[in-house]
Amino acid sequence: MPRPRTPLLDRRRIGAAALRLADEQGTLTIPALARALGVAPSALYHHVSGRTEIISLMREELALTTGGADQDWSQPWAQALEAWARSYLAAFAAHPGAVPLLAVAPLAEPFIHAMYEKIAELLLAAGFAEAQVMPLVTALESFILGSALDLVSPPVMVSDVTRETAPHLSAVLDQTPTDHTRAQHSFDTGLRAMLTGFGHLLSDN
Amino acid sequence: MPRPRTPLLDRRRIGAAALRLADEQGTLTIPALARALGVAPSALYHHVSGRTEIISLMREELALTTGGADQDWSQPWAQALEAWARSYLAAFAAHPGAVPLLAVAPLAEPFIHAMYEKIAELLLAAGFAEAQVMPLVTALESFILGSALDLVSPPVMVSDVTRETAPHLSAVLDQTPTDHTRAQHSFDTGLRAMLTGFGHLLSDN
DNA sequence: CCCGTAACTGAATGGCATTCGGTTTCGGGT
DNA sequence: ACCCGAAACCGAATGCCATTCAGTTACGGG
Repeated sequence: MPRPRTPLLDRRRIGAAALRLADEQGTLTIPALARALGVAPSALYHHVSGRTEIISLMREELALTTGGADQDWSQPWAQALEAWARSYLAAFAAHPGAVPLLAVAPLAEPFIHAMYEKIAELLLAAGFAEAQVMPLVTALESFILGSALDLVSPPVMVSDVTRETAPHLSAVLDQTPTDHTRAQHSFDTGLRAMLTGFGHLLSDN
Repeated sequence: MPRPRTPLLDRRRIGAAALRLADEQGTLTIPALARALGVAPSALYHHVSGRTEIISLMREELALTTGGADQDWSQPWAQALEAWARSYLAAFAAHPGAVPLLAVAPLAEPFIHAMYEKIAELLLAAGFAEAQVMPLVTALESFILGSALDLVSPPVMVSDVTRETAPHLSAVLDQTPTDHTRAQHSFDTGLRAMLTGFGHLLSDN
């Protein structure tokens, strides 16, 4: 109960443990997090202001560990953007239990800025207008976030009632996988469509 | 404290009150909801199984009130889909405070099915393959949900630090509005791009 | 007309986020 | 080398919340 010789906590460790815990349990409680860190719940409040900030730390941790530091921004814009989007979704997919928590917590500024700067440079060089860049990136990011939520949502089932009252829907669902490839395939479809559409903004100048 | 002559609660009233409350306060607590309904907290449990189900009722209420019952499915597929997407987002936008709650709660089956059946019919008639329809709809829905979250997220600010270290980002942000039109404009951009991309799936057959 | 059940109340229960006072150790300034 | 303010942790306490349960009365089908 004294001050420990070497600190047991720091923001980085808290974020990492919280992310692991939320991913495994699907929920995040301060007592559970403190237990995982071998510490009393009140100790956490010397490093963070509250639960909300812990969730922000989780998202930072996600950006630091999985976030595409290994991106190749020298590719053609469409391929670079596609690779970025895929690694972004993959980062969420690697922590399914934590997605509902992360979805509603915006990433702190320093982290977005590093990423956005690269993308802005890429798209400006590709010939997009300054006023187009942010809407474009935001739209893509919204799609990624929505897809992450879709990825962890329970699969839609085809009930018998459906088959009677909704013939077209039934036919279409029969051609749709029910496993985890479903969400991935939807993401692929939407991503390609969106990038195609972005390309049209260029030629339409 | 007896049984009232005429019931004070039903699922519909609970959902409506919860939606209103969450929208106004940004949070949903059982005591507050009970107070708004003029009832003791425990009374709610005679109609719903718990808080989670109440959130489902909120989403049903959203679908019932704002949800596009007034859709015109006879238009060309792209326009019909665009109108659907817009009214879907508008429904979320009408209850900003409740969006974070609704985003993580999937809509109950009967409600999705009615909507999906119409869309499936529309897209099949337009010439899309059966295996394409669900990925396409899901992608669009993910984008809508992500955009709804973007709509209620705090705006990104341009700090002084940004201007020094991120010149391209700064230039791009200067051309981006900071008010509520920002998210709307991103949605427009992404929606059009996605629909354009979907169109290419048709001609590429 | 009666009884099983429905609709509500009020008082628990247990959990959680957060705060605060107390204890020991660290480390910068002199 | 020493001292003192601040830092890091613990334990107890607070207040709110979701959920449960026993109790009370009214409804309505047989």
